[in-house]
Amino acid sequence: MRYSKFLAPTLRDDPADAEVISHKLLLRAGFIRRVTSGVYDYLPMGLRVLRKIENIIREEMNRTGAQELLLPMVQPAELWQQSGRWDKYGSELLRFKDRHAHESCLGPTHEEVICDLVKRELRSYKQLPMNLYQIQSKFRDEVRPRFGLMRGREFVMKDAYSFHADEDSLQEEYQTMFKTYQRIFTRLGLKFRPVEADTGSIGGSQSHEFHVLAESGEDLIAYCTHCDYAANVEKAVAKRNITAFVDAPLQHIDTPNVTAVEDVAKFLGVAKEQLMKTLVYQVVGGQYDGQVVAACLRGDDELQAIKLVRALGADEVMLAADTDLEAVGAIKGFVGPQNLGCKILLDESLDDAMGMVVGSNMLNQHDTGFSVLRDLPEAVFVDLRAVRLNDGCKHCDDGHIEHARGIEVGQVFALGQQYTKPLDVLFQDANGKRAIATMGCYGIGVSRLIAAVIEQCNDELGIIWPLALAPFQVSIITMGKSETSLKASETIYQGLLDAGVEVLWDERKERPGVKFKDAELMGIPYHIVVGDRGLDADAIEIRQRAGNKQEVPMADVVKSMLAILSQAN
RNA sequence: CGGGGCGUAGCGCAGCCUGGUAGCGCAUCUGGUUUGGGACCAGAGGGUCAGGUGUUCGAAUCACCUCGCCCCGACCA
Repeated sequence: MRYSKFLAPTLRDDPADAEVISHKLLLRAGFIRRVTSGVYDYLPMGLRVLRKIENIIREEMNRTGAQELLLPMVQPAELWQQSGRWDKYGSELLRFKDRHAHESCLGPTHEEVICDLVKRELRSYKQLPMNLYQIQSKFRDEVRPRFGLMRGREFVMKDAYSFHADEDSLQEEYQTMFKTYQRIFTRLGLKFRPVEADTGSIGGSQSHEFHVLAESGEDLIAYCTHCDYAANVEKAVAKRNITAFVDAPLQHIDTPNVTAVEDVAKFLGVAKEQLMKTLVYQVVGGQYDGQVVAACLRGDDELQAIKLVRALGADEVMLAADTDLEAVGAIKGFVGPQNLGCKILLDESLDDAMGMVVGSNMLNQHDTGFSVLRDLPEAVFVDLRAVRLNDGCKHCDDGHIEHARGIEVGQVFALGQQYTKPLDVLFQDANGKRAIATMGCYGIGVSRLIAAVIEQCNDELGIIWPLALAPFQVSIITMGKSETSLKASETIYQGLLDAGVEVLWDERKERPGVKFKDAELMGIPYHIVVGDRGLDADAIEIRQRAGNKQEVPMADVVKSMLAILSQAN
């Protein structure tokens, strides 16, 4: 490609509305342009990178035997009603009516559509297992799109769906996909980490997310310093160090206007962990919809709200209003687990707690000497607490918990029969009986990967593409405008093109500095500098974007470049 | 959804407080000089000042409304 005709409009200044480095560089280097909130044009440069990523994913998916297909973006409401997600998915699902007033939506994901297809074509267990995937645009009407390609509303995703005759087969494919994802992200040159994940609105029984480690990541990951354990904080578990408290008789204590955990601890002269705080929530969705529930934690722990939501099978929980508190016999600031007129869940760390301080549900009073086993025999224990830095690892004895920021670029789910059941994906098993298929799904955020790679691969000059992803492998920078250097450049350009190299020839009538800056900004891995000076000395310079340079005779440029490229691959 | 900020040429910004015919840098076009790290000189093109309503002799500027964009938060008695 000759640069003078190529649509790659670079910007000298950072656009004012870009915050993270990948967003700034994608705009400045002329890879993308914003059309509207969370929606972007991919310019030729951006598309080239997108295609490279797609192809790596495609190669790795194909080698596992998965089959590529393409599903529609416009989907009928009926399918979503059948799975129950028409109501559940909320406003991220962009809904509209066609000219016949038929309700439709833009696909944010494709479980419904793929199940609809498979149920019509699947007859026998002999067809299973089967893994179908596509690489396609999705639309999710995000509350807050941000950071360019990192969280867009329209984005490119690889989504795969596997169907199985039984759970064992699903587990096998889950493992295959897990390993395939590791291969893909490794090939993309990323520092990443697979982590245990919440199954979220997709549902299912088991899930891992793949995170690219980066400061700008929107997710927080907890990981063990010693073993392989890593999990999204939404799901992470850990051992907490608990001082054993001495049992004591239950006793009312006046605590006038002392409400906050910190203040109560200080007032009574005890550690915060000796307090048991009771948080009251209003439940939305699920079997406790509209009810009030209480969650108890140690005073120094924080609730991980997602865990409470999962424990209740709810859609979300909201802090209860004062009137809700009164309705269950609680008083703001003095809430405790005793005589509460609602369901109570206790964090696991409280399973044998004694000698605790709790609210008494009476104004200006707390109780000391509370024993969970003695005073709350009906207690139900679940994991509710957010893990903290330096908590002990639950999976090994030597490690402790650290935090890292991550960009979620992939997720694998063992869905089970969550969708196949309501959508009637049936087949005839080996015994001739009708059975419900078991399902897994596996996503990769293809366009988000562009941003994730840049977050990890950049310097003060711009992007540094790994060779496998670069929009062009080589940029020929022609200095000056003498006939000799133009001719020499063209010879090299043709030579490389003939050898199948992706090469951008910067033959613009610009000064050298401009060309260097642009090539560096765009992150092209190798630059061949052709100028009169080098030609006179018969020493053409080959530079690496973020590395060494060498000089080779004009006659050897193409040969040397090819050697460098094949060695780098 | 709540809070904060911002909409003036393709990009980055000034002008607004104190109303009086819209400016700077970069980019673009023409001519010339220059050519191994974002050149220089001369000239030119490009704006319903986000949109609407109002106040006023007169509005980018003041008031109200709408739209768009960015950031932060959406949970701890």
